Amino acid sequence: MLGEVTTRAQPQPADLLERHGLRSTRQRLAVLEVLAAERDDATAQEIHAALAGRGKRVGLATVYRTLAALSSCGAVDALSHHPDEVCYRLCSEGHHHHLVCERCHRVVELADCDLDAWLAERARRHGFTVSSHSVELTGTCAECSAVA
Amino acid sequence: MLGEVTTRAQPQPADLLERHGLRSTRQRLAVLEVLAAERDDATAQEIHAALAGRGKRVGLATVYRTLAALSSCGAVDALSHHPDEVCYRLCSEGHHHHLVCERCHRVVELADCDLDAWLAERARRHGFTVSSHSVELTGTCAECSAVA
DNA sequence: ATAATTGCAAAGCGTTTGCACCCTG
DNA sequence: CAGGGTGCAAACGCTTTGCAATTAT
Repeated sequence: MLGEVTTRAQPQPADLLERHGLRSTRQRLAVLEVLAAERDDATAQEIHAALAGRGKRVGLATVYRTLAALSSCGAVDALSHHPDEVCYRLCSEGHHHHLVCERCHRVVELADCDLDAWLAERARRHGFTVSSHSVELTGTCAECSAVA
Repeated sequence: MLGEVTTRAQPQPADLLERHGLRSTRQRLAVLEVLAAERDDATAQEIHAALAGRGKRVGLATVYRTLAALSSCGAVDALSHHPDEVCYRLCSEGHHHHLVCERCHRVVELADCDLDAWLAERARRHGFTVSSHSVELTGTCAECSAVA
């Protein structure tokens, strides 16, 4: 858990839930707790395992339902770095992209995306009106490059 | 999605297979034929259905195996516009990105990506060495915008 | 109180695999 | 004619759902 000092100023779990009209339950708080402690991203299964590891007994179905609820209201980001796995992550507020290390799977946020103009222009040439975009960078992080 | 009979200037199926060291079989040629006729992208299941529609009897497993083989050798692109579905598409050669219409699912290729320098620079600030990137634009195409 | 939330286990889904048979090179 | 390719059906792994019990507000 060392490296980037990207302190993610996250709101208190309880607030996060209430703000989105979700009841504050032991299970949901536990899931948010795990997400907050996770440096990178995690799948529902991984979160479920992490909960078990912390002695928190939460049904797998509940983890799925919680993540679905949280991501549908934008409280957490659902990433799809891998072809057939959805990963979840508690991200910073604004629009941003991710840098993913292909070796250790570390995820780093790239703040401030200034690509909008560029993208809009290219899309316009094809008659498209862009509503959203995603950029994903895959590579090797400093640590992994060092180990080489 | 399937059904369009718009042919794109693609290399001959047989050549494409041979060039990648894959045996030319009735099934593989049929899959490539469907991909070539497809304006947008298609899932393995859709391709299987399209084959059935054309009277070509090809096992679903074979479709999956064929698409896996073709995409692993770069003959076709595997796109993941949707969270839990992999779509395949016969794309042009070079590095490029896609514009996807969120209404009709039309896919348009954006040729010539000149983002490398920009991306590499941003990644470098985080100690990353970028090996690849993907950009995906979602929006509304001209036709769908018109229908409003 | 009472509607939302949870747990469990069963059901779903798309995808993969084992294996005998078939066909290309 | 040898080894890759195919079909079928069973196996899989992840995710979702039905339903009764539980819990937040």
